Amino acid sequence: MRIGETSKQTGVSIDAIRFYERNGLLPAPTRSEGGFRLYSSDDLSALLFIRSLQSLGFSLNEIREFLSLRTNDLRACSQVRKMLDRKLKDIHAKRVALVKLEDELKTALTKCNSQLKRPQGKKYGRCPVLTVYGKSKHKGAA
Amino acid sequence: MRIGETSKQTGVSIDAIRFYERNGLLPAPTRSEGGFRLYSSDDLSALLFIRSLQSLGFSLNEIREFLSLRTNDLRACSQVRKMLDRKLKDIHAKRVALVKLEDELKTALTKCNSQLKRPQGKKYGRCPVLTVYGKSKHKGAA
DNA sequence: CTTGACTCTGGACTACACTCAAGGGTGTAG
DNA sequence: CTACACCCTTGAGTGTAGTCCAGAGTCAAG
Repeated sequence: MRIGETSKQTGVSIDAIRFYERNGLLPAPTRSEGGFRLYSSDDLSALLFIRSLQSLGFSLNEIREFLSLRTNDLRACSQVRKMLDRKLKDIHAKRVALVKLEDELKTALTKCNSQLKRPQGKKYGRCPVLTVYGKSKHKGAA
Repeated sequence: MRIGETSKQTGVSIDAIRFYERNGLLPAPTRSEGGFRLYSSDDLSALLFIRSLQSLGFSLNEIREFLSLRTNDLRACSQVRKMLDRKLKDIHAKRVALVKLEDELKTALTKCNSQLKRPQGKKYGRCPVLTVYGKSKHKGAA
Protein backbone atom coordinates (compact mmCIF):
# COMPACT_ATOMS: atom_id res chain seq x y z
CA MET A 1 0.00 0.00 0.00
CA ARG A 2 1.42 3.38 -0.97
CA ILE A 3 1.60 6.39 1.24
CA GLY A 4 -1.60 8.04 0.04
CA GLU A 5 -3.76 5.07 0.82
CA THR A 6 -1.98 4.60 4.14
CA SER A 7 -2.75 8.19 4.97
CA LYS A 8 -6.41 7.72 4.14
CA GLN A 9 -6.68 4.51 6.14
CA THR A 10 -5.16 6.02 9.25
CA GLY A 11 -6.08 9.65 9.06
CA VAL A 12 -2.42 10.56 9.42
CA SER A 13 -1.29 13.02 6.79
CA ILE A 14 1.27 12.02 4.18
CA ASP A 15 3.63 14.65 5.46
CA ALA A 16 3.21 13.44 9.01
CA ILE A 17 3.97 9.86 7.98
CA ARG A 18 7.18 10.91 6.30
CA PHE A 19 7.92 13.09 9.30
CA TYR A 20 7.56 10.10 11.62
CA GLU A 21 9.91 8.11 9.46
CA ARG A 22 12.51 10.86 9.45
CA ASN A 23 12.24 11.04 13.19
CA GLY A 24 12.53 7.37 13.94
CA LEU A 25 8.95 6.67 14.91
CA LEU A 26 8.29 4.50 11.91
CA PRO A 27 10.77 2.09 10.30
CA ALA A 28 11.85 2.94 6.79
CA PRO A 29 9.36 1.03 4.66
CA THR A 30 10.20 -1.10 1.68
CA ARG A 31 10.17 0.73 -1.62
CA SER A 32 8.77 -0.03 -5.03
CA GLU A 33 11.10 -0.19 -8.05
CA GLY A 34 10.46 3.46 -8.64
CA GLY A 35 11.15 4.43 -5.05
CA PHE A 36 7.62 4.69 -3.68
CA ARG A 37 7.11 3.80 -0.04
CA LEU A 38 5.12 0.61 0.49
CA TYR A 39 3.38 0.04 3.79
CA SER A 40 2.05 -3.08 5.44
CA SER A 41 -0.77 -3.51 7.91
CA ASP A 42 1.88 -3.53 10.64
CA ASP A 43 2.72 -0.02 9.65
CA LEU A 44 -0.93 0.90 9.78
CA SER A 45 -1.23 -0.31 13.33
CA ALA A 46 1.99 1.42 14.28
CA LEU A 47 0.51 4.66 13.02
CA LEU A 48 -2.70 4.12 14.93
CA PHE A 49 -0.67 3.27 18.00
CA ILE A 50 1.25 6.51 17.70
CA ARG A 51 -1.94 8.48 17.29
CA SER A 52 -3.66 6.89 20.24
CA LEU A 53 -0.75 7.48 22.58
CA GLN A 54 -0.52 10.98 21.27
CA SER A 55 -4.15 11.69 22.00
CA LEU A 56 -3.48 10.65 25.56
CA GLY A 57 -0.83 13.26 25.98
CA PHE A 58 2.36 11.40 25.18
CA SER A 59 4.93 13.33 23.24
CA LEU A 60 6.57 11.85 20.20
CA ASN A 61 9.74 11.46 22.21
CA GLU A 62 7.95 9.36 24.77
CA ILE A 63 6.30 7.31 22.09
CA ARG A 64 9.64 6.75 20.46
CA GLU A 65 10.99 5.47 23.75
CA PHE A 66 8.33 2.81 23.77
CA LEU A 67 8.83 1.93 20.15
CA SER A 68 12.58 1.70 20.41
CA LEU A 69 12.21 -0.88 23.15
CA ARG A 70 9.90 -3.09 21.16
CA THR A 71 12.70 -4.97 19.47
CA ASN A 72 14.58 -5.66 22.65
CA ASP A 73 14.32 -8.67 24.87
CA LEU A 74 13.45 -9.10 28.49
CA ARG A 75 16.25 -6.86 29.62
CA ALA A 76 14.07 -4.08 28.32
CA CYS A 77 11.38 -5.17 30.71
CA SER A 78 12.75 -3.58 33.82
CA GLN A 79 13.27 -0.40 31.91
CA VAL A 80 9.75 -0.57 30.57
CA ARG A 81 8.57 -1.15 34.09
CA LYS A 82 10.23 2.06 35.22
CA MET A 83 8.67 4.01 32.37
CA LEU A 84 5.28 2.55 33.05
CA ASP A 85 5.57 3.34 36.68
CA ARG A 86 6.54 6.92 36.09
CA LYS A 87 3.88 7.37 33.45
CA LEU A 88 1.24 5.78 35.58
CA LYS A 89 1.88 8.32 38.30
CA ASP A 90 1.70 11.13 35.76
CA ILE A 91 -1.53 9.87 34.36
CA HIS A 92 -3.04 9.34 37.71
CA ALA A 93 -2.27 12.91 38.70
CA LYS A 94 -3.64 14.17 35.43
CA ARG A 95 -6.79 12.17 35.89
CA VAL A 96 -7.32 13.46 39.39
CA ALA A 97 -6.89 17.00 38.15
CA LEU A 98 -9.35 16.37 35.35
CA VAL A 99 -11.93 14.97 37.71
CA LYS A 100 -11.58 18.06 39.81
CA LEU A 101 -11.91 20.29 36.79
CA GLU A 102 -14.86 18.32 35.56
CA ASP A 103 -16.63 18.89 38.86
CA GLU A 104 -15.79 22.55 38.80
CA LEU A 105 -17.02 22.93 35.29
CA LYS A 106 -20.25 21.16 36.13
CA THR A 107 -20.80 23.46 39.06
CA ALA A 108 -20.02 26.46 36.95
CA LEU A 109 -22.41 25.27 34.28
CA THR A 110 -25.18 24.89 36.80
CA LYS A 111 -24.65 28.41 38.07
CA CYS A 112 -24.60 29.68 34.54
CA ASN A 113 -27.85 28.00 33.70
CA SER A 114 -29.70 29.19 36.78
CA GLN A 115 -28.47 32.72 36.27
CA LEU A 116 -29.68 32.64 32.70
CA LYS A 117 -33.07 31.34 33.73
CA ARG A 118 -33.67 34.02 36.33
CA PRO A 119 -35.26 36.92 34.45
CA GLN A 120 -33.75 40.14 35.68
CA GLY A 121 -34.64 42.35 32.82
CA LYS A 122 -31.90 44.73 31.88
CA LYS A 123 -30.10 44.44 35.17
CA TYR A 124 -27.40 42.11 34.03
CA GLY A 125 -25.62 40.53 36.91
CA ARG A 126 -22.14 39.49 36.08
CA CYS A 127 -21.73 35.98 34.80
CA PRO A 128 -21.31 33.93 37.97
CA VAL A 129 -18.65 31.81 36.41
CA LEU A 130 -16.55 34.77 35.52
CA THR A 131 -16.86 36.31 38.92
CA VAL A 132 -15.64 33.09 40.45
CA TYR A 133 -12.47 33.43 38.48
CA GLY A 134 -12.59 37.13 38.18
CA LYS A 135 -10.64 40.01 39.53
CA SER A 136 -12.40 40.83 42.71
CA LYS A 137 -11.00 38.71 45.46
CA HIS A 138 -10.12 35.36 44.37
CA LYS A 139 -7.50 33.03 45.63
CA GLY A 140 -6.53 29.64 44.32
CA ALA A 141 -8.57 29.62 41.18
CA ALA A 142 -9.65 26.55 39.29
CA MET B 1 5.38 45.04 43.44
CA ARG B 2 7.88 44.91 40.58
CA ILE B 3 8.19 42.16 38.07
CA GLY B 4 10.98 40.25 39.79
CA GLU B 5 9.08 39.87 43.01
CA THR B 6 5.92 38.99 41.10
CA SER B 7 7.85 36.31 39.30
CA LYS B 8 9.11 34.87 42.57
CA GLN B 9 5.68 34.94 44.17
CA THR B 10 4.03 33.12 41.31
CA GLY B 11 6.76 30.96 39.87
CA VAL B 12 6.11 32.50 36.46
CA SER B 13 9.28 33.73 34.83
CA ILE B 14 9.81 37.39 34.15
CA ASP B 15 9.95 36.74 30.45
CA ALA B 16 6.74 34.76 30.58
CA ILE B 17 4.98 37.58 32.43
CA ARG B 18 6.01 40.07 29.78
CA PHE B 19 5.06 37.53 27.15
CA TYR B 20 1.57 37.22 28.62
CA GLU B 21 1.21 40.96 28.59
CA ARG B 22 2.29 41.23 24.96
CA ASN B 23 -0.21 38.55 24.09
CA GLY B 24 -3.17 39.99 25.89
CA LEU B 25 -3.37 37.56 28.77
CA LEU B 26 -2.45 40.14 31.35
CA PRO B 27 -3.52 43.79 31.30
CA ALA B 28 -0.74 46.31 30.91
CA PRO B 29 0.22 47.11 34.50
CA THR B 30 0.75 50.56 35.90
CA ARG B 31 4.29 51.81 35.70
CA SER B 32 6.62 53.52 38.11
CA GLU B 33 8.05 56.93 37.27
CA GLY B 34 10.99 55.23 35.71
CA GLY B 35 8.89 52.88 33.66
CA PHE B 36 9.01 49.74 35.80
CA ARG B 37 5.97 47.51 35.75
CA LEU B 38 4.07 47.50 39.03
CA TYR B 39 1.80 44.58 39.84
CA SER B 40 -1.06 44.21 42.28
CA SER B 41 -2.36 41.14 44.03
CA ASP B 42 -5.03 40.92 41.33
CA ASP B 43 -2.25 40.43 38.86
CA LEU B 44 -0.76 37.76 41.04
CA SER B 45 -3.99 35.84 41.09
CA ALA B 46 -4.43 36.32 37.38
CA LEU B 47 -1.04 34.72 36.87
CA LEU B 48 -1.90 31.83 39.14
CA PHE B 49 -5.19 31.46 37.33
CA ILE B 50 -3.41 31.25 34.01
CA ARG B 51 -1.01 28.69 35.34
CA SER B 52 -3.67 26.52 36.86
CA LEU B 53 -5.79 26.47 33.72
CA GLN B 54 -2.67 25.76 31.76
CA SER B 55 -1.80 22.79 33.90
CA LEU B 56 -5.24 21.44 33.14
CA GLY B 57 -4.60 21.47 29.46
CA PHE B 58 -6.07 24.78 28.35
CA SER B 59 -4.08 26.62 25.74
CA LEU B 60 -3.25 30.26 26.14
CA ASN B 61 -5.82 31.05 23.46
CA GLU B 62 -8.53 29.31 25.43
CA ILE B 63 -7.42 31.04 28.61
CA ARG B 64 -7.49 34.36 26.84
CA GLU B 65 -11.07 33.67 25.78
CA PHE B 66 -12.04 33.26 29.41
CA LEU B 67 -10.13 36.30 30.50
CA SER B 68 -11.56 38.50 27.80
CA LEU B 69 -15.02 37.66 29.02
CA ARG B 70 -14.29 38.61 32.60
CA THR B 71 -15.16 42.22 32.10
CA ASN B 72 -18.41 41.58 30.30
CA ASP B 73 -21.84 41.24 31.79
CA LEU B 74 -24.33 38.47 31.82
CA ARG B 75 -24.54 38.32 28.05
CA ALA B 76 -21.17 36.66 28.30
CA CYS B 77 -22.75 33.96 30.38
CA SER B 78 -24.35 32.02 27.59
CA GLN B 79 -21.10 32.13 25.73
CA VAL B 80 -19.20 30.96 28.75
CA ARG B 81 -21.75 28.22 29.10
CA LYS B 82 -21.00 27.04 25.59
CA MET B 83 -17.29 27.02 26.23
CA LEU B 84 -17.72 25.17 29.47
CA ASP B 85 -19.94 22.66 27.83
CA ARG B 86 -17.56 21.97 25.01
CA LYS B 87 -14.60 21.78 27.35
CA LEU B 88 -16.44 19.53 29.72
CA LYS B 89 -17.07 17.04 26.95
CA ASP B 90 -13.42 17.19 25.93
CA ILE B 91 -12.28 16.64 29.43
CA HIS B 92 -14.67 13.87 30.05
CA ALA B 93 -13.48 12.01 26.98
CA LYS B 94 -9.89 12.58 27.98
CA ARG B 95 -10.56 11.32 31.46
CA VAL B 96 -12.25 8.18 30.20
CA ALA B 97 -9.29 7.53 27.93
CA LEU B 98 -6.89 8.09 30.79
CA VAL B 99 -8.75 5.67 33.03
CA LYS B 100 -8.49 3.10 30.28
CA LEU B 101 -4.80 3.76 29.84
CA GLU B 102 -4.26 3.64 33.57
CA ASP B 103 -5.84 0.21 33.66
CA GLU B 104 -3.77 -0.97 30.77
CA LEU B 105 -0.62 0.30 32.33
CA LYS B 106 -1.43 -1.41 35.61
CA THR B 107 -2.02 -4.67 33.83
CA ALA B 108 1.17 -4.24 31.90
CA LEU B 109 3.07 -3.50 35.07
CA THR B 110 1.76 -6.66 36.68
CA LYS B 111 2.86 -8.73 33.72
CA CYS B 112 6.21 -7.06 33.76
CA ASN B 113 6.73 -7.82 37.40
CA SER B 114 5.75 -11.44 37.15
CA GLN B 115 7.94 -11.96 34.12
CA LEU B 116 10.86 -10.45 35.96
CA LYS B 117 10.27 -12.70 38.95
CA ARG B 118 10.16 -15.90 36.92
CA PRO B 119 13.79 -17.05 36.68
CA GLN B 120 14.42 -18.30 33.18
CA GLY B 121 18.17 -18.01 33.07
CA LYS B 122 19.51 -16.83 29.77
CA LYS B 123 16.36 -17.56 27.88
CA TYR B 124 14.98 -14.08 27.80
CA GLY B 125 11.35 -14.04 26.85
CA ARG B 126 10.30 -10.84 25.28
CA CYS B 127 8.99 -8.21 27.56
CA PRO B 128 5.28 -8.99 27.79
CA VAL B 129 4.36 -5.36 27.66
CA LEU B 130 6.21 -4.79 24.45
CA THR B 131 4.70 -7.78 22.74
CA VAL B 132 1.27 -6.45 23.51
CA TYR B 133 1.98 -3.37 21.45
CA GLY B 134 4.64 -4.76 19.22
CA LYS B 135 4.19 -6.36 15.87
CA SER B 136 7.75 -7.53 16.25
CA LYS B 137 9.48 -6.23 13.18
CA HIS B 138 9.85 -2.67 14.20
CA LYS B 139 13.16 -0.90 14.16
CA GLY B 140 13.42 2.21 16.27
CA ALA B 141 16.03 4.43 14.73
CA ALA B 142 15.87 7.35 17.20
C1' DC C 1 28.43 59.98 42.97
C1' DT C 2 29.21 55.31 42.17
C1' DT C 3 28.07 50.60 42.42
C1' DG C 4 25.24 46.79 41.74
C1' DA C 5 20.84 44.74 41.44
C1' DC C 6 17.03 45.26 38.94
C1' DT C 7 14.29 46.53 34.82
C1' DC C 8 13.38 48.23 30.07
C1' DT C 9 12.78 47.25 24.77
C1' DG C 10 13.43 44.81 20.60
C1' DG C 11 14.70 41.05 18.40
C1' DA C 12 16.76 36.52 17.83
C1' DC C 13 16.37 31.86 19.14
C1' DT C 14 14.42 27.22 20.83
C1' DA C 15 11.59 22.79 20.81
C1' DC C 16 7.68 20.49 19.17
C1' DA C 17 4.84 18.70 15.60
C1' DC C 18 3.89 19.28 11.79
C1' DT C 19 2.62 21.67 6.88
C1' DC C 20 3.61 23.59 2.44
C1' DA C 21 6.11 24.43 -1.86
C1' DA C 22 9.24 23.65 -5.74
C1' DG C 23 10.91 20.87 -9.10
C1' DG C 24 11.17 16.57 -10.59
C1' DG C 25 10.18 11.23 -11.13
C1' DT C 26 6.61 7.04 -11.28
C1' DG C 27 2.73 4.40 -12.74
C1' DT C 28 -1.29 3.48 -15.26
C1' DA C 29 -5.48 4.38 -18.15
C1' DG C 30 -6.85 5.51 -22.60
C1' DC D 1 2.52 7.87 -26.17
C1' DT D 2 0.49 11.02 -23.41
C1' DA D 3 -2.14 12.64 -19.67
C1' DC D 4 -2.74 12.71 -15.05
C1' DA D 5 -2.72 11.29 -10.37
C1' DC D 6 0.45 10.09 -7.34
C1' DC D 7 4.97 10.15 -5.23
C1' DC D 8 9.92 11.68 -4.39
C1' DT D 9 13.43 14.94 -1.84
C1' DT D 10 14.92 19.16 0.11
C1' DG D 11 14.08 22.94 2.46
C1' DA D 12 11.37 26.57 4.21
C1' DG D 13 7.36 28.13 6.97
C1' DT D 14 3.70 27.79 10.82
C1' DG D 15 1.83 28.15 15.56
C1' DT D 16 2.57 27.53 20.45
C1' DA D 17 4.86 28.87 24.45
C1' DG D 18 8.10 30.65 25.76
C1' DT D 19 13.75 31.79 26.64
C1' DC D 20 17.85 34.52 25.97
C1' DC D 21 20.48 38.47 24.90
C1' DA D 22 22.36 43.23 24.09
C1' DG D 23 22.40 47.72 25.24
C1' DA D 24 20.36 51.06 27.87
C1' DG D 25 17.86 53.02 31.84
C1' DT D 26 16.23 52.96 37.10
C1' DC D 27 16.72 52.77 41.97
C1' DA D 28 18.58 52.12 46.65
C1' DA D 29 22.71 51.72 49.52
C1' DG D 30 27.18 53.29 50.78
